[in-house]
Amino acid sequence: MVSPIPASWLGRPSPDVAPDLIGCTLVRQFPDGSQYRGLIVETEAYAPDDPACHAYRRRTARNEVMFASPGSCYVYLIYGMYHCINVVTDLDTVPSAVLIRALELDTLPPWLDEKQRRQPHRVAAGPGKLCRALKIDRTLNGITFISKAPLWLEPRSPQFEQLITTGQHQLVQTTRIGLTQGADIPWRWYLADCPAVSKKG
DNA sequence: CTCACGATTGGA
DNA sequence: CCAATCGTGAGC
Repeated sequence: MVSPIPASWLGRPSPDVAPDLIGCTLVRQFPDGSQYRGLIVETEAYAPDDPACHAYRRRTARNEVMFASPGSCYVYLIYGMYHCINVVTDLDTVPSAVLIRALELDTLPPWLDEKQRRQPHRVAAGPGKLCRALKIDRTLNGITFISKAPLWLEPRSPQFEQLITTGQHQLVQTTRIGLTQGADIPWRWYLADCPAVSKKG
């Protein structure tokens, strides 16, 4: 029986939490009890004083959740058609979050079409795609990852931890994707040689 | 109140 | 390379 990751573990600066979340599992549970689990293989950190952070200028209705306690869920709409999901980190009132950019799903949800099934590793390869695959939208904005349903996080398995320790799994740190500001800050991490990572580099 | 644009994606 | 599509927020 695995316990969800606690708020205390998430209550650190996002650039510290983001690499640690690689190898952890995001679990999505629906009202009928069905669950889908995804290994987190790519993350990005956003923090105060970071020009790319939604809360960089001021506190607004949209970024409100970024100021909430660690373990809160921040979901926003991007380009009018995709959602992105973040884990709020750091101390209460410090606007800080980790964007989950890619997952390796253990089971493909039945609502995926045939085209998506042809490339199972790519189904959740990207922040918009993973939200679509797990039916994550703004109705989940502001919920917590700390209790269970509908969404929670589980720590790395001992096996994954071992693979990191022995270097059989490599964490790569690079610059973030798709930004016009703060593009030079190296706050993106991904699992090397993982087919579910959104992009190389 | 208006309007340019975005932490994206898939198709030409 | 480019369009889709709409909530957000900076600026008038």
